[in-house]
Amino acid sequence: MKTVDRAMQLLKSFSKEQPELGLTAIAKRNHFDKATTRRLLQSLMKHALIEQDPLNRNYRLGPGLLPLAQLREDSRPMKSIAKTILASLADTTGETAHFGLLTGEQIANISVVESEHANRVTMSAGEHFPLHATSSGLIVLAHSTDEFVEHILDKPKTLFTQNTPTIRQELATLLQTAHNDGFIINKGYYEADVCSIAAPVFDQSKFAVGAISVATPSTRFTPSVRKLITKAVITAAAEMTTAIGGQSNTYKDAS
Amino acid sequence: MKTVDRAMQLLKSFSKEQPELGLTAIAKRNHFDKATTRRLLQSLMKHALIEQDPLNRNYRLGPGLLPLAQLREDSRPMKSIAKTILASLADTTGETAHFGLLTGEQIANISVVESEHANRVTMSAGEHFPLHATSSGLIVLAHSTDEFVEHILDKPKTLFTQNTPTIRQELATLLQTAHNDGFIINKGYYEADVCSIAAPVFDQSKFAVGAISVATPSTRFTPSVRKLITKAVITAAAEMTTAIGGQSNTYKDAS
DNA sequence: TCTGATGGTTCATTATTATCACCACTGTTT
DNA sequence: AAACAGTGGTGATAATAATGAACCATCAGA
Repeated sequence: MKTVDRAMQLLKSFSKEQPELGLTAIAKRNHFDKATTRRLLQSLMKHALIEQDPLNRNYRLGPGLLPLAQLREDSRPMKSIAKTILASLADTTGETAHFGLLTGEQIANISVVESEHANRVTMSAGEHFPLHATSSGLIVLAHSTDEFVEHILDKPKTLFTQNTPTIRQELATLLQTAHNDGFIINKGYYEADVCSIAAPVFDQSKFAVGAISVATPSTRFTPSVRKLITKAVITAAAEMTTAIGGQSNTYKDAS
Repeated sequence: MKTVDRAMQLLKSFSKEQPELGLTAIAKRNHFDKATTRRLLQSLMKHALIEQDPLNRNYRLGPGLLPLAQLREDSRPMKSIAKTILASLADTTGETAHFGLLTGEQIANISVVESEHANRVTMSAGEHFPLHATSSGLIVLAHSTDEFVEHILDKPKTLFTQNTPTIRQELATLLQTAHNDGFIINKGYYEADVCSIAAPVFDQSKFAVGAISVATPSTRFTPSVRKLITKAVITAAAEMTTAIGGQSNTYKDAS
């Protein structure tokens, strides 16, 4: 259903930094024709998933998303559950903790609880992150279907910092060890001075749907801290998994 | 964009009562072919707007909606604003107050603050209501484009109670007076023993995007209460309009 | 084992969607 | 003010994508 894919892609064109965009901007971003883009937007507008500013004619996400998200959260709470788990995780580690979800080919940040430190890693719910350069993304990949992993590995990778793993072989071994360990450590892959540790969260399928992770400024990332965080993150992720009725993948059975 | 419309329609197949449905159930509900339905669902699943339960294979709204809704609420808060306005409205009227939004051809309940009374009207965020049988729906219609009103009036109307207005002429006059008054009173149109009063909320366009309304058990709906609620609802709706940066339609200019 | 449900799949037919060239408008530069 | 380079928006035809009837596979109950 190519048309639906395109429509979904449009919905993901917006970000915290660019909550509204012009027609041609959206078309360019997604490599769609202007006319096509407009028709898609019109359709989405009819259902209030997109809204057009009557003044500057820019497009933005629409209010129709609210009732849908509400319905989802009512039947299968996730955000609210994550919040409590993250709160205790942030408390025991003293660092920023967040829960991200696999959405298409990105990790969508569902909720965050920030560290108490003045110097802390900040991020906000709703943000999207790349799979190959974040601990959350990598640990999810490490527990995904082979086809999906192949598909992602085949794409060209953005080099965010000097450390970002972009070579196929390099990523493959990272994923292999991450799969076996049940967690992964990101040492400045996405932002040079940020380290993070993530562990996978599962639903009823045996593949990861998201990850819980803790991020720290690299200056505070000492071995003892690393050990503490690793343990806490793994526990929190397991809690989250059971809380949403998921089944954790035992790491013994090499799938 | 017929295909997109169909996909959106699928998203609206779910409700609080039926948060998950089987393939054939969804197909039947929307009068789609089973194969078509499945393809649409697959596409939506790829983007996590729909999720399939791996056990019983039922479909439900997916977690991908959460980050989208979050992004929307971050850039243009609505739910949070509504909450505070509704709280004071519920307080001054002593009855259940809610904010509903025009979504396609229904009113989606964005947020509610319930009355303190033991005997009160209850509803929950995420619910959807018909346009022709609720005060919110009618007042929105009364401030919509003529084409949209025609389109809605042309459809067959469900008779929810003895009082539900279903005849075209009857509805037309209701809308006319509602448009002039800037509010409308629902006397058991949707549920026999519930009355409600609604006033329109506008965004930058001159057409209503939603409504604020207060609902009471009909036993408490005395003339004095009616007067109090009417005034409070109109004020609250105007507040909401300005809070979301909207421009209220002055009722003088008969459009 | 038969029946009637379900979910899921296939492929020829058909209808929808993409594209390009165009218009109207706005603000800027020459 | 004239030409220009941006916008957002539109419509007709060419090219593509979606449809749906018939098809399995599986399960539950009779």
